[in-house]
Amino acid sequence: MTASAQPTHPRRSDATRAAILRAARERFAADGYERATIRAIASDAQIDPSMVMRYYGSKEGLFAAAAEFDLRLPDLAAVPPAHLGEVLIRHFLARWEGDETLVALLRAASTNPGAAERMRGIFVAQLTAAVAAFGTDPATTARRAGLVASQVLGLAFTRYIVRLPPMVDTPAEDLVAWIAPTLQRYLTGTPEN
Amino acid sequence: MTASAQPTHPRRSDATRAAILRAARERFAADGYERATIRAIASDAQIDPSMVMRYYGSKEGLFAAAAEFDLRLPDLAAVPPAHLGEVLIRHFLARWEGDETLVALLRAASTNPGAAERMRGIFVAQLTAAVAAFGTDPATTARRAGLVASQVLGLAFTRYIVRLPPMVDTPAEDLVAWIAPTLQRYLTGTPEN
DNA sequence: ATTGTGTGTCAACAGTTGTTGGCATACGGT
DNA sequence: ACCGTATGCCAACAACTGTTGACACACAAT
Repeated sequence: MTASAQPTHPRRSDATRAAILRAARERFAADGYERATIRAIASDAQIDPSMVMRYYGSKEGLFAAAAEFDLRLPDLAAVPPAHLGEVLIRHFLARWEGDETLVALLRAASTNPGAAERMRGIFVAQLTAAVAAFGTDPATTARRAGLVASQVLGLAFTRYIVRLPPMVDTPAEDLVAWIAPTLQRYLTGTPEN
Repeated sequence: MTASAQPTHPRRSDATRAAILRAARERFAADGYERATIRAIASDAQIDPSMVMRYYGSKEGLFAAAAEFDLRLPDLAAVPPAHLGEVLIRHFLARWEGDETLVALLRAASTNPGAAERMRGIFVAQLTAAVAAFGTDPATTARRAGLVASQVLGLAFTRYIVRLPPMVDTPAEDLVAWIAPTLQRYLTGTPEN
């Protein structure tokens, strides 16, 4: 959907489009889907609400554009098998500290069915593919990916959404040390060990 | 806040109050705070919207009453130390399969600051107290409780809110087997082992 | 200079929301 | 039988929502 086929002549309104998108991400991240109003977003971007409609069609369209998101998972086949957990948790923390897109998606996924659908797509497709890439038993791949998602999203939920004090205060490095072994076991271990 | 001091004479409207509360929990759980309208809740309870206001004051008041929630954590001091993780995850799964209160609270906590505050209270106070009860190093108690919350809430989020297929399809017994060791390590282990 | 298209503002719409006050009725105590 | 109060419904308000159409201006091409 994003224009990339033809090198479309740069439009004069590109700056406006970008401002809208930036404001939308901020508002969706801070307030969630329903509380983030088009009027507030337009006000942040210092333009008229009707511009949002012209460039993105509807509020859903705007959200779809603002929540475009790629986990950018590294190729796990190239990672030493013993460090899979650490590489993964480090990647996730780095990926969304400073990028509020995932927070926006996370908040919206709780109440907006479309956002939940998108979140499923991202984590099922991208994470499952990454887990499959380093070659576990295909029968358990989906379940391993799901377990990783549960811990990783639980971290994001408690640290960025609910803001549980212990999870906010703990330095990222300590979180890596605690959570890496969990992911490692979900990826390469068995329930028993 | 719940009437328990005086054995208040049973009011004729108790059935209505209960119906409102039941409908509210369902709607908040299914739709989240902002999409659950008072009109819809009243319609489910087969009464007039104005009754909701009379008995619960406001939408926030209704939510506060509907999201009253106790984790009912068992006394961890009475649990064999080696089974702490298993007991905990089993308790959580049993506690909220079939009780939609926590799902309502979870959904609402994403967008409603008051709900997030309440969720913090529940998990910080109740979980931290339970973890402290079996006597770990007080300096690490809060962090251990936070880590447990991150995994447990991540499970709830992926299984009941986003409904990630692998997490929905996995039987509860398998989830216990996979997640119990994680909680066990968060409670009694160190980052390294 | 004139045309056409892209960019922007303004005002208004129709629907929904939480919330309120008035009014009818049924109940419980006397 | 009477009266006060609790219970319930109805209609309406004011605010806010996403969305739309008409209109003004600026730019690029001819």
